[in-house]
Amino acid sequence: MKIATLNINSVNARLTNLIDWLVQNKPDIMLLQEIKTEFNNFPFFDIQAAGYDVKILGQKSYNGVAVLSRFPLRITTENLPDFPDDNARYLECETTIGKHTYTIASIYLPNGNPPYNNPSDTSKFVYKLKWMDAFLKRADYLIKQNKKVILAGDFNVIMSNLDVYNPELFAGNALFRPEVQNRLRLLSRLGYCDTYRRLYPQTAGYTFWDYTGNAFQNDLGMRIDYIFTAPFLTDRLLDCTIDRDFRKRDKASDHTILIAEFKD
DNA sequence: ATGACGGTAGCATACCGA
Repeated sequence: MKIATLNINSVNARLTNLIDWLVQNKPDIMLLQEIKTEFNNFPFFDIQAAGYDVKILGQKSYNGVAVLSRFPLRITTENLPDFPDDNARYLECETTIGKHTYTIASIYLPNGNPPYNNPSDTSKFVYKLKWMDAFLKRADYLIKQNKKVILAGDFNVIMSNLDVYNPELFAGNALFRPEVQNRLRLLSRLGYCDTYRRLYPQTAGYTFWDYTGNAFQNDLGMRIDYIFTAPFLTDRLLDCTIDRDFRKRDKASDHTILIAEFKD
C-alpha cells in the first residue's frame, strides 16, 4: 500500500503535474492540501479519469483539502469535531484496500504567524494552538478505537533543528515555537509514528522550499509535511521518500511530495 | 520589519503564505 501527500498550492494551477505524477507513481491514496477551490470548480473528471475516487472539503481562494483513493471513499469527518472552523483544513475518510479498512486524514494545519504589519496581533498563533489541541484530541480518539490511522499533510511545524536550514533564523517563528513543537511531539506519545524520521533519524528531509531567493537551488528548505501512522501501519512500514524531482518541474508547488509504502 | 514570488479574486490591487 502506497500513500502520498502534497500541498499542491492550487489544484487547478497544477492539475497536469498532479495527473502526470499519479499516472507514473500509482499511489493507492493521495492527500492534497491548499486545493484553493470550492466544489464547483474542482477537477473531479480528470482525477476520476486517472483512476481515483475523490472527496474534498473545498473553499474558495484559500485552504481546502482532498483525499484520493483507488478504492471507494467514505467521508467520516469534515473539519475537526467540536471545533467550528471557517477554514477547510481537515478531511477524514475511510477506504478499504484488500482486507483492511484505513482511516485517512488530509491535514492543513494553520501557519500561525501574525501579520507583519501588526506583530502584536497573536490571534493567528492562538488559533493555531487551539486547532492543534482539537486535532490531538481527534488523533487520540482514533488510535484508542484501534483504527488503522494515517494522519498526513502540511503540518506547518518544524519539529526540530534538523528540520530547517537555519534554526537561529526561525527562533520565534510560529512554525518553530516550542508551543507547536511540543504539541506535535505529543502525537508520538499517543502512539503515532513520524514515518520519515523513524527511517531516517539523521537526514534533514525537507519538503518545502520558498519560491524566493533560489531557496530550492540552495536547498534552503524545511520539513513541515509529515505522514504519521498508527501501530498497525507502523509495523508494516517499508519506506518513506521525498520526491525532489517534482519540485523541479515547471509551475511547481513550493512543497513537494512525501510518500510512504507499507506491506499489504 | 520587509520583500521576493506565486496563487486567487476580479480587473487594480489586496490578501495570503512559511
